[in-house]
Amino acid sequence: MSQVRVRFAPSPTGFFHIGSARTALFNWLYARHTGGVFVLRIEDTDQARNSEEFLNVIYDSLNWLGMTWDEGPKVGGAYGPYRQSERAPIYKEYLQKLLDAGRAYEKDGAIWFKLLGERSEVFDDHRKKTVTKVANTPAVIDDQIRGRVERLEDEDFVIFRSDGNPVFHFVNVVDDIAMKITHVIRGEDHLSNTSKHVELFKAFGVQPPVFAHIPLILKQNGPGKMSKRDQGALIEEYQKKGYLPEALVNFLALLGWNPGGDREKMPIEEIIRLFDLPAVNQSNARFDDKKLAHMNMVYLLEQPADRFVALARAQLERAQATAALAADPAYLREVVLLSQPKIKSLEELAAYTAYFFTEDFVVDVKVRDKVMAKGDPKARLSELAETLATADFSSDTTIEDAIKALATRTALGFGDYQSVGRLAVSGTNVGPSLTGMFRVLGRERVLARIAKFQATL
RNA sequence: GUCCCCAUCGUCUAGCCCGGUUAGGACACCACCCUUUCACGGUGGGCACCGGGGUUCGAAUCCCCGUGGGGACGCCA
Repeated sequence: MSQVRVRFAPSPTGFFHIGSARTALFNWLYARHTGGVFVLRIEDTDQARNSEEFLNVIYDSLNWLGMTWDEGPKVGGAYGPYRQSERAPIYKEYLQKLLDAGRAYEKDGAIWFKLLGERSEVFDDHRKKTVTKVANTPAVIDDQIRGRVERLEDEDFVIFRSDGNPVFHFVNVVDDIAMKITHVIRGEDHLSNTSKHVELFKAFGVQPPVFAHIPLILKQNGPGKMSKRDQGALIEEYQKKGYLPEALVNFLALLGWNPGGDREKMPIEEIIRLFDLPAVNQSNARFDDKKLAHMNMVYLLEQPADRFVALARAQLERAQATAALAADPAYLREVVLLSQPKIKSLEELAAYTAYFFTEDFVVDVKVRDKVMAKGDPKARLSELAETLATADFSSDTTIEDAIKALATRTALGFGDYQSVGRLAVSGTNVGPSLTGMFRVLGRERVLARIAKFQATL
């Protein structure tokens, strides 16, 4: 059997939608799974402004997600050009074939595709106009996910607008023929269009490719499919929030597909190995940002130190955490690694670590009131300061041992020192391990902060 | 309105093709445990086969009809 050739054909709108990302992903996975070719084709028949910039959104998003294309813009290939705006001669040539075969005609300045069969005028109630129906036979769509689908195409349709530009249905089919596409994997919203495409393939005397119409992603609240305006619909949102692309890819792969059994978190090689078209679900999937966030956290937790630090730094730059970025890199690294096991997303990192980089941190009054209302925190703080003044700060455990020894002496618990100590040093009641925090901040800063806090009591 | 697709916990889903399960997992939720705060983690819990008819000894699984959800009906892609 000949090599699988699939294509992802976005139009440069300036946004990269999560649904597009998943369509791209399924195509890419199928290509990688079968050892086939993944083609990127730009459907820019509309003369969009800032075209270059919009194209970069597509390239950047695909690259970020790790989906490299084998043929397409930038990398070339034997069936180029890969931008439809540069393929006009090819469309003219194919149009001529239709004209020669008597399968296209001009009307109202546009060129229409001509269906075969008996014609009759019918008034369409819904569209409030008279249309010409053609007694055609139903088109058969061979779909890897839906099975055999029949749909009757019974009206001629425009293939070239009166402004001379070809329309989507036409260019789509022509390019799939010209680029020798074997499998068309796209959203289910195209299933109804497919009868038009099948008619065109037939008119060109070409066997249609195998179709695979994947389920749509529905918005998490309210009716309908996800659209650009919905929360979480754009890939750039995840980039801005510091999501890991591999987590997003893993999540997206599971939206409408799964390998059977209980497997969820999988390395991409595993997903490629297991992915197949017939295993794709037929029903639409509702987007769930909580599950995505969880997947992202799981990936974040297992990142090696160097990568985590790099990701953290990039996120701090996006968050414009200037104090953190101005700090000594070695110090920043320690702070960030201290936080890694604790945070659920990179997005919260800047706020989570802010007090490490300024003496001017905010003291949470609610926490303060709560902590100061219990026992004798002032005394505990004095004892803690005294102990820390001479404690061995070389490691978390030596600090821990010192505080534990103090607690033993006063017949109290570690917790009695922790809550007030944390409050004095960080202004809050949440954060990384107390001893780790002390160690990274260093004795001088810790003692100074405690003294400063004591002065406010 | 016409046509097309779909239907298991709140959500993503396994199981369905090849009828017999205490209908499994994950996220979310609740409780408890762990614990040095907060998280992570662990244990447990509540939560589903859309409805009605068939077929069958037996239906989540096969068939039909409803209902519900989604999509397409452009000189957009």
